[in-house]
Amino acid sequence: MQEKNETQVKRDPEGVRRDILRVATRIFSEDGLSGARIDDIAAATKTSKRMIYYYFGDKEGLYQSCLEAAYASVRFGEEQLELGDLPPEKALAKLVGFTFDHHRRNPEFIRMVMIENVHKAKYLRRSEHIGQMNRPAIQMLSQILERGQGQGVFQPDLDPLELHWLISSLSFFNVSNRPTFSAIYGEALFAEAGQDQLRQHVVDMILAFVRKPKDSI
Amino acid sequence: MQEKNETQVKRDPEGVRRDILRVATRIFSEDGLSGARIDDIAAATKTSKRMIYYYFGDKEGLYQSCLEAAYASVRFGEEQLELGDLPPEKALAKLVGFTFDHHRRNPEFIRMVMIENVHKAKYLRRSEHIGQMNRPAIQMLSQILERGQGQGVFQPDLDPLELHWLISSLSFFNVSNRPTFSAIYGEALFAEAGQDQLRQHVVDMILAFVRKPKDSI
Amino acid sequence: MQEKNETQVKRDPEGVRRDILRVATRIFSEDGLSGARIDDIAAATKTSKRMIYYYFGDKEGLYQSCLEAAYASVRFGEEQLELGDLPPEKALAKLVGFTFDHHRRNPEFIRMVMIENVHKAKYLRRSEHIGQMNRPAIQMLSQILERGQGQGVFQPDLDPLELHWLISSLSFFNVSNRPTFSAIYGEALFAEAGQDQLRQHVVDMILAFVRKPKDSI
Amino acid sequence: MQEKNETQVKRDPEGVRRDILRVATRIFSEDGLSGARIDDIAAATKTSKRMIYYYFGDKEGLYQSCLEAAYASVRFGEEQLELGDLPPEKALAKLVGFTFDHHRRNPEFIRMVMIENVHKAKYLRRSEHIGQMNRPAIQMLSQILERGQGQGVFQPDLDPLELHWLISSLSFFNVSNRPTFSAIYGEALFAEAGQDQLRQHVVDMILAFVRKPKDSI
DNA sequence: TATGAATGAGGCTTCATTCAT
DNA sequence: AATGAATGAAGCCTCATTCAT
Repeated sequence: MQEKNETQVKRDPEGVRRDILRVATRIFSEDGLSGARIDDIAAATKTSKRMIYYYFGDKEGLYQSCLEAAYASVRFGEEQLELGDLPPEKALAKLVGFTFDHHRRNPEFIRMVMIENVHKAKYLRRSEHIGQMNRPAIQMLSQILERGQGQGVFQPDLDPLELHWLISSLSFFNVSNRPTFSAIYGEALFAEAGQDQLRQHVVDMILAFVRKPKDSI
Repeated sequence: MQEKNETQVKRDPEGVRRDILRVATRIFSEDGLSGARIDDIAAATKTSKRMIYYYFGDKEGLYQSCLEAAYASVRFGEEQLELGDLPPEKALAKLVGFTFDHHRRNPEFIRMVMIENVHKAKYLRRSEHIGQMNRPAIQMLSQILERGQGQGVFQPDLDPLELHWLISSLSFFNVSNRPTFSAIYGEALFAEAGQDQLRQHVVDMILAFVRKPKDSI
Repeated sequence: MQEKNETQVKRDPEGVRRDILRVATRIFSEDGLSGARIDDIAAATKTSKRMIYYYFGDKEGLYQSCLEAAYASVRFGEEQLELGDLPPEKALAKLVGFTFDHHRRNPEFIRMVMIENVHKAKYLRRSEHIGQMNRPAIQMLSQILERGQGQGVFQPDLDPLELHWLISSLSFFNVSNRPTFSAIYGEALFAEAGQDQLRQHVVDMILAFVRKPKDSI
Repeated sequence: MQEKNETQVKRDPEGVRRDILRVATRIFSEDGLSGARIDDIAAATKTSKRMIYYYFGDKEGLYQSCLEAAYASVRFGEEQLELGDLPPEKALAKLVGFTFDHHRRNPEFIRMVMIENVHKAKYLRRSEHIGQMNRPAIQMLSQILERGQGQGVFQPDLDPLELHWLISSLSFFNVSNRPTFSAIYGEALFAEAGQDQLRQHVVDMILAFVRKPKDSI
C-alpha cells in the first residue's frame, strides 16, 4: 500500500522534516548560525534546499527549530534516573555524575547552547516551549534536597536552582571550553583518566558543599 | 574638505592598529567571526577598510589578533593580587573571589573565548603566544596549594591545574551561559543579590573541597 | 476535521471560478501581474492553488480572465442610463457626468486598465471579446451627437470616437493619476469639494466644446 | 592624464551612475518595478550588477532614483518656452500644445509615472525633491491666467491647479492609454492625422473653457 | 474534484577582497 | 599611508508550477 515501485516513492513529510533537522543541527553546531551554509545543509539532506524553506521558512526558523529539537532531545534521559529509593547523598551523587556524563555524551547539544549564548539567547527566548524546560532538573534536585534536609544530612538553606547552577556550570564548562583549555594547558584533563578524576572531584565538591557540618571563610 | 592640515594628521600607526583592534574586538565579540562584517568594523574605525587589510592581512588575521589581544589584556590584573602574605585559606578564597569577579567584569573577553571555543580553538592554537598564557594563574595556585599543604590545612593530593579548571568553570559559566540560563530559569541569579550568593557559594565550595578532612561517597 | 458532510460541499464549479476571479482581480489590481503572487491569491480564495491552475491554466491565463471580467463587469451600467428623451445637451451632460462618476466608483477596474496599458495591451489584444467592448459607449455618443447636430445645437463635424476619447481622458486620469498628482500638488482636488468642481469643469468643458458657435485660435 | 593604456581604464563614477540610471529607467519603464530584472539591467550596463548595489543600495533604491531622474529630466524644457510676450490666449494655446507634444515625446517618462501610480506613488512620496516638482508648470499657468483675467479675456474664477489638471489629463491619457484604447477602437486616433486632430481639439477645448462668455448647463 | 508536498530555475543581495589613484 | 571605486563568488530566498495521493 505504501511502496509503489522500485524507486521508493514514499511521501514522508515527517521523515523529511526530521532528516533536515538532524543534518542542520549537525552543521549549525559545527559552524554556528552565520557560519552554516544552507547549501551545505541541503546537500547533506535527502531532499532539496527548497524543502528547507517549505518547512522552516528561513535560515533563522531552521536554526530555532534545531535549537528547540536539541533541548527536547537532551532532556530525554534525565527522567529515567531512578533516584527515589536511594539515600539522599547517594541520589545526589548519582545525579551529579549523570549530569557530568550526559553533557560529555552530547557535545552537539552543548555546542548549540554555546552558540545560542553567543546570540544572547535571542532564539531560545522566541521559543514557546521554553517554559517547560526547567521543570525536571530542578524538581528532581528539589526532592533530593528536601529528603536530605528532612534526614538532617544536608544543609537547611540550600536553593535547588543555585545547586543546579553549580552542577551545570561544572558539567557544561568541561565540554564547552575543552578546546581553549586544552590548547593552553594540554589535553591531559580530557583524556580518560583526567575526566574520571574531574568527574570525581565534581561529585565530591558538590557533596561536600551540601553536607551538614559546613563553615565558610 | 581637507582637514588634514596642522592638527589632525598624526601618522600614528600604532594608534591606528589599536583603534582597529579595539573596534574589531567589540564587533567580533558581539557577532562572532562569521557574523561580523568587515564593513561594519571599518565604519566604526577612525580609518578605512584598506587599513585593516594593510595591518592584518585578512578577516581571520584580524580576528586572531583580536583574540590574542583579548587574552593579553585580561591577564593584566591577576598579577597584582598580593596573596603572598595571606594564610593559604584566605589567599585561595581571595583568588577565587577575584577570578569570579574578574570574569564578570570582562564579558567581552568571555564572549571571545566562547566564540573561539565554537571554532574549536583553531585560531588560538595558531597563536605563538599561547605558551605563555598558562603560567600566572597556575603558578599562583600552585604556590597557595603548596603553602596550604605544608601547613597541613589542605589536602595533600591536589593538582593546581584541576583546581584551576574547577574555579574557571564556575566563573566562566556564570558569564557565558547567563543568556540561556536566565531565559529558562529567570534573572534572579544574575541580579546583585543572586550574584553575591553564587560568589559566596563558589568560594565556599572550593574551600571546602581543598580543606583537610574530606571524604567522598 | 471533516466538515464536508451535509452542509458544506456544494460542488459549485462556477462559484469557485467566480471566487477565484474576484480575489485575483483584487490582488492583480493592487500588485500588478508580476507583483501579484499566486500563493497570495490562493490563500485569499475559498479553494486551493491547484484549482487556479485547473480553471485558468497559468498565471497569465488567470490575469487575462480577470481583465476580461473587469471589462465585462464595468460596462454593466452604461446601458441603463435613459438618455433618449433628454434634449441633446442635457443628455450629453448626463453621460459625461455619469462617466466621470463611474470611473471614480470603479478604481479596481481603472487599475486593471492602467496595468494592462503598462503591458501594452498584450493580454487585452488576446481577448476574443475585445471586439464587443466599444459598442455601447460610442453608439450612445453617436446618437446624442446626431440628435444635437440635427437640432443645430452641436457642431457639425464631431467624431464620436474623438469625443469619447476626450471624455475618457478626463475621467480616467482623475482616478489613475491621483496618487502622483496628489503627492505633488496636494489632496485638495480629490476631496469632495475638489471633485465636484472638477466634475463640473469637465462637463462644462465638453459641452462648450461641442456647442455650435465655436472658433479656435 | 586620464587614459592610462589601451584598454581605457578611466574611473568615472558619475558616468557609471548615469549609465546605470539610463539603462534601468528604460527597463523599469518597460517592465515595471517587479517585472524588471536586476540581471537584465546589469547586462545592459557598461558595468556589473555589483555596482548597482554599490550606488543604489537595492532594487527599490534604483527604481526611486530612476523615478526622480525621470521627473527631473522631463521638467527640463518647460522653462524654455518663452510665453511672456504673447497675448494670453496665444500663450495658453502654445503651452497646451507644448504639453501635449511633450508628453508624446516622452513615453518613457509617462510609463514611469503610470507605474508609479500603480504603486500608489509610494516611491515618489519618499523622494525629497518632490516639493520642487510643482512650481514651474503651475506658476507659468498662473501668470498666463492673471494676464488674461487682467485683460478681461479669461474667466475670473479660474484655478491654475485645476487648469493644470485638465491639461495634464488630456495630454497624459493620450500616451498612457494608447495601448488599450487602440486595441479596442483601432489605431486611427494615434496616427499622425488623428493626433493632429486630437491636439487641436485639446487646445480648442481648453481655450473655449477659459474664455470669458461661458455658461454651464 | 481537491490537497499538501515537492521542485528547479532564477531572483535579489551580501561578502571579503583588490584595484587605481 | 590612505581612499573611494570596483569585483566575482556565493549567499539566502521566492516563484510559478507539478506531482502523488
